[in-house]
Amino acid sequence: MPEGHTLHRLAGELQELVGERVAASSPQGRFAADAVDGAVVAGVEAYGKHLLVDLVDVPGVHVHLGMRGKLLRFAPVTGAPMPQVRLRLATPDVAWDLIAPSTCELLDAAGRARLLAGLGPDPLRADADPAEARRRLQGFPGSVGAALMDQSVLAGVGNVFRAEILHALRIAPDRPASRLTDAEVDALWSGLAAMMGQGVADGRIITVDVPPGQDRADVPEAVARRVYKRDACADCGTPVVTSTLQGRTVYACPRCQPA
DNA sequence: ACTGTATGACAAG
DNA sequence: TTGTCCTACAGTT
Repeated sequence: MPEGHTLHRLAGELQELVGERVAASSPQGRFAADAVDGAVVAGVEAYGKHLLVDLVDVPGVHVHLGMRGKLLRFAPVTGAPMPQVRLRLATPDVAWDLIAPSTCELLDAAGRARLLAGLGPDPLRADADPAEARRRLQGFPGSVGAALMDQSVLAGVGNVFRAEILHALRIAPDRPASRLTDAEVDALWSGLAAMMGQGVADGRIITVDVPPGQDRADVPEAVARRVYKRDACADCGTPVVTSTLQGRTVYACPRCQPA
């Protein structure tokens, strides 16, 4: 489920490679792993949906999972990677296999700067500027639903978080972003920071209330969200309305989020 | 064993 | 707006 929370969680897990010399290989052959094979990992960071593995003395690796990408961890290392693995980064103790990413490329300092320049503030990053987020949201020339999906407005929000945060704040997706009140914009930022942060902690997106004592890991996927991919709104039971915006399905409750 | 669909983003037309 | 990447899984046959 690669929205921003997935990448930030992975970045946290990949800290185990920092300071380690890693063997790099590309069984699938579509990444020039020789260029980074044997390098020492200097740091791993997530910016929005992008993952940056910085290496000592050589360009870093830029990964974007796209819609289908996955990073799988094997510890101990049980054997050779599957043939479709784009990139394996491995130490003697652990292997990380990248499957089906939309991007896996070398990225030097200039490329990194160019990438980050195209991203809006990331609610999951401590160094993000909420005031900049407000400016970019209210300056967006379209609906708030479109704004939230634009990574140059906010980085890391995807289709699930869009649906759930707008529902949580009772904002209809087709409201013009320029007409959001200051209070709504601030609530979007802080609400996303909280919701996405919970996503990092859970390793998936759960927006329904979970009774104390119940393990969040036990919440079935089909009822983990309030409107996303639901037939009926989890809050009021009203049938969820779907529409299509720029090729993506938008979910909203017409009662909780009136136009 | 198939078919349809998906959390993303880009290029082409 | 559509096609593409070309995996994984849920649902259907």
